[in-house]
Amino acid sequence: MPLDPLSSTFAALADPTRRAILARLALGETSVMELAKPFDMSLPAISKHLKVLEHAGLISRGREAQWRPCRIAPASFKQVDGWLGNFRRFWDESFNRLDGLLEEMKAEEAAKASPRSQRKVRVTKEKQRGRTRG
Amino acid sequence: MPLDPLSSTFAALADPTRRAILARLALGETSVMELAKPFDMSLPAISKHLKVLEHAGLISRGREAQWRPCRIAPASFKQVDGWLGNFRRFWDESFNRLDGLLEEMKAEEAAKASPRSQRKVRVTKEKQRGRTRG
DNA sequence: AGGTTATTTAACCGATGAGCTAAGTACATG
DNA sequence: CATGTACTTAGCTCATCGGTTAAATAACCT
Repeated sequence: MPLDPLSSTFAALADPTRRAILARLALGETSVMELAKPFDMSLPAISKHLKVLEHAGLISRGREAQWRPCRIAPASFKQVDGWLGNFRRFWDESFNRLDGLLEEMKAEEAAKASPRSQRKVRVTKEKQRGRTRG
Repeated sequence: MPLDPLSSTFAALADPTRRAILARLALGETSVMELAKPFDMSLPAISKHLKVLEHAGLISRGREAQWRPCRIAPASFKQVDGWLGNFRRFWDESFNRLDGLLEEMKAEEAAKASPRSQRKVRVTKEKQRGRTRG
């Protein structure tokens, strides 16, 4: 039973070896041998990790003679970022300011549209903002 | 043997039930019973999931009489976002533009400082995100 | 063809993870 | 104190995961 894409992506990211591999690939495409070097681990183990990363959509692999160069694949990263976005307001102060601004603008717009505006209290969370980030 | 924080956080996020719980908590603090309702699963199973989420730093729990209200805890989300930031340039176009701009500026700065300067690393470490929501 | 290099597959092992049921704990109230 | 409500812990099962070694595949190079 295959997991949903987001689950397999998160599962792939849950291993420090695999994250280290991704960090290396962020510097540029490279071979399996090269990727394996920093690790005190057999080659098949690395091969398995790469399979997991590929299946999670975090890397893609080409073919050049006997090498299988690996590189970062953006899609799954983007998907993770998108999911994380649902929670950004919980920690990102500048996001909160933007969110507040958008809400204000929306409220004004609504007020203009219908003078007898009944405000729906869909205000998400606490209103404490006034902090400034450094 | 405890995993590093990022690993346990990603591992916690790799389960769809747990992500659904987090999505529910994004709407506001609530009890275990309330959280369990949508799932066709025993209460102990939910309890375990919550333990995993708490240990991963994704939620925190209070005590009110016999209830243990759960709420989102920002820190681990932020850490995941931070890690993801190392790869943002691979998919975020506006980030790329900003990145390019910063590099240009840096290059100019360097050129001014020492005419024969060698440039080496990219500037991915900055907390810049050219995100536009909508 | 035969050998070297790069990488994967197969078969196995111990540990962890997600689910269950049954029993235990903590608090509230009749 | 007894009962009910809200949860957690204990103990089990079964599947998956991360690692191993040994063997297989694939492409290049005499």
